[in-house]
Parts: sequence; structure tokens; C-alpha cells
Amino acid sequence: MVLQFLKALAHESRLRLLGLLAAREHSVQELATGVALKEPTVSHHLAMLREAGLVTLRQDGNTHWYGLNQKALSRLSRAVFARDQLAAFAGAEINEEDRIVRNYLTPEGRLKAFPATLKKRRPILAWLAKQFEEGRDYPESEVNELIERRHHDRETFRRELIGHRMLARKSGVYWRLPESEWIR
Amino acid sequence: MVLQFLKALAHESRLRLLGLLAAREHSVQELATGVALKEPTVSHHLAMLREAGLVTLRQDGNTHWYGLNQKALSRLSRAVFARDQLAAFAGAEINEEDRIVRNYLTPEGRLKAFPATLKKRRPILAWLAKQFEEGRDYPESEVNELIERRHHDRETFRRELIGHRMLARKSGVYWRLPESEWIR
DNA sequence: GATCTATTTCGATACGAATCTAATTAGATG
DNA sequence: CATCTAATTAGATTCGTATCGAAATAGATC
Repeated sequence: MVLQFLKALAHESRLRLLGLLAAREHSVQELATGVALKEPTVSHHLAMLREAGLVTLRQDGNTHWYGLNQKALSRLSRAVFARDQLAAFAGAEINEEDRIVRNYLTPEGRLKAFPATLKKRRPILAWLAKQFEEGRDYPESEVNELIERRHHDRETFRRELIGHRMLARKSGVYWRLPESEWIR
Repeated sequence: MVLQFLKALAHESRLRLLGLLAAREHSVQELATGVALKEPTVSHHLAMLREAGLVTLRQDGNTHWYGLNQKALSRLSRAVFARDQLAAFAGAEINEEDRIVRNYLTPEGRLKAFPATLKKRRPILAWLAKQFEEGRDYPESEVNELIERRHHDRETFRRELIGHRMLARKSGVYWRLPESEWIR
């Protein structure tokens, strides 16, 4: 559906046809002259545009008047370009956690801040915890290093990771705990 | 430019990739798994999306993190789906007259009303006058018929066409005057 | 009903792009 | 520096579709 719409738009000839139609109605002959293609070719393109609901057809005698369907155009553009809509194409819906993490990341992939609200804190920490491999020991120096790649305040984040039972520490070494033990 | 953008969007695999990226950043491997394609194929698609400015790339070690460029997405969507922008693709810009006529037409190609304002009246009448062939006589019955295809009030329009020197009448027959004689 | 006109449908060809495997590059690790 | 990993680039194949000429359709005209 949306794919059909985009495919219909994504061709130079059809864009130019729509360009002509944006000004006013045209017959097939006029369009063929306008874009320097033969009638059958134009007819073929118009059929695609019509399938996609991008143009309207009005028949008068045996002349077919094609026009731009502005409504469909704006309706569909909104559908395509909303982030959540886009996510639907992957079958994957965006969950709240992902959205929170995304909003906390700079373009360089660093955390903008330590989240003040509790609701946001957990997904951020979970994301950070996943930077560690499970079933492996980390000396404190390496823990700090990994955290600092995401935020300068290694102390706060390290403490919180442990507080949420995402990391554990014993005699100077750290390891990642299984997700089932993390505090919700 | 805009064409490149649309072509980048108009493919199922790439839409699904964008869908995944809409949720959060992904590496190439993750994406390949997510859409069930091989890495090189995904890499190829990502290159296109990057060319079109739809995704961002952040390199960390030898892992490449791709993300959605939401800004570009909305900026471009606005560019594509404005009617006047679309017209630019045809090389033809929309002039004021065309716009006026378009707003006066129903989906069936009939005139919604007789334009009250003088500014609008002329382009509407000019459009109507062009329904007549030049160099040919029309009996009044046929003039009425042609006008009625566009609006029920044949009297008003017929009178105005003559008033604007677009049609002329002599002893019961009408003919279209050359455009150079039309009153501006 | 025969003819003329505008459009569409059909069938063939050609061009572009999607996908894969294999080879190469760039960065990290020991 | 040798090796390992993630990604990209190159090359080959396949698939989709843009385009055209020819034939068929639908409406108008005589």
C-alpha cells in the first residue's frame, strides 16, 4: 500500500507527469508531448499512478482528463513520514524503552545526562548494561572505560548499575548479571 | 535529489531497514538478521539510504551503527508533497491563472460558481473559451451546450465571454476570437 | 453501420537495480 | 606483526519494469 505509493512516485517520468498535473488537468496526448514519451508509455505510468491513488481520471468523450489527487498525496505523506509508522514496516513496533534511550543519545551515541526520573532510569541503565558481555569478568578499570565511552560520570553510573543488580562486584572484579535478576 | 530520496524509500527491503532503525540504532549484522538478507546486500542498501541522507552512521571500533535521520525525513517529505514543489519537477511552474481555475473545478470538471471577483473572472473565462475551436462557427444551441457542460448558467457565461471579446456573435452565429483580442 | 480519434492493452526488447558469493579493507586483539 | 571480526567493494546473475510498435477497444462523427 504505502510501498505502492512510493514506487509510483520514485521514477523520473512519473514525477514529471505529476509535475504537469500539479498545474492543471491534462489529456494523455498532452502529457505525452509534455514529457516526450509515446502515449502507450504514458498510459502505463498513469495506470500505476492511478493504482496508487495519486491521480484522478475524468472521461469526456474519448478524451481522458487526468488530474492530481492532492488529498491522497498529503494523507499518504503523513503516513510515511511519521516515525512510528515507519517502524511498523519492520513489523517491529517501537516500545517505550527504545524511545527513551533514543532521546538520551547524542548523535555520537553518548548519553546526554543521567536521567533524573525513575521511569527513564531503568531503560537507560539496561541499555548500558548490555554493553557488557555476560559470563566474563571485568576489572574496575575496564568497567570505567566502557562507561566513559557513554558518559563522563563513571561513578554514578557504576553505582546505579550495581544498585539495579545489572552488574555485580566481588573483591574488585565485576560481571554482568542475567537479565532475569535485574530490578524492575 | 528528491528523486534519489524517493528511490531510496521505494523498496521493501529498505523500508524494512528504516523500520528497524526507527526504533533504535543497529549494526549491519543486526540489520541483516532483522530483514533476513546477507550483509553485503544490507550494506548496499544502507549506502543508498546514506546517499539520500536518510540514515546516519556512527562508527565505533569496526562496528558501524546506523540510525534514522528523522530531520531529513520530515524536511524532504515537506519538499515532495507541496503541490508547487511537485510542479517544479515538470520544469513548469504553476501560474496564478492555473491555480485559480483549479480551485473552481469540481472533481467532475465542472465550474463550482461564477467567480465574483474580477481577478478570478478572466482566467476562468479564458479556460472556458478554450473549449471552443478557433476558425469555426457555432450556432447558439451548440454554444449553450458547451457551456452547460461546465456550468448550468449558460446565459451569464455566454454574455461574459462576449463581453471579454473571447467569443464574437453576428446574426445568430458565434466564433472564438484570437487570444490577442481578449480583453485583459 | 463505416470511419475516425484518443486511449489502452499486448508482446518484445532493453536497461537498471537487487541479491548473492568471493575478495578486500579497516579496526581490534593477542 | 599475525590473526580475528565487521563491514564494504567487486563481479556475476537474476528479476523487475520502462519503453516502444502493433493491435485492440471505446467513443464520436458522418
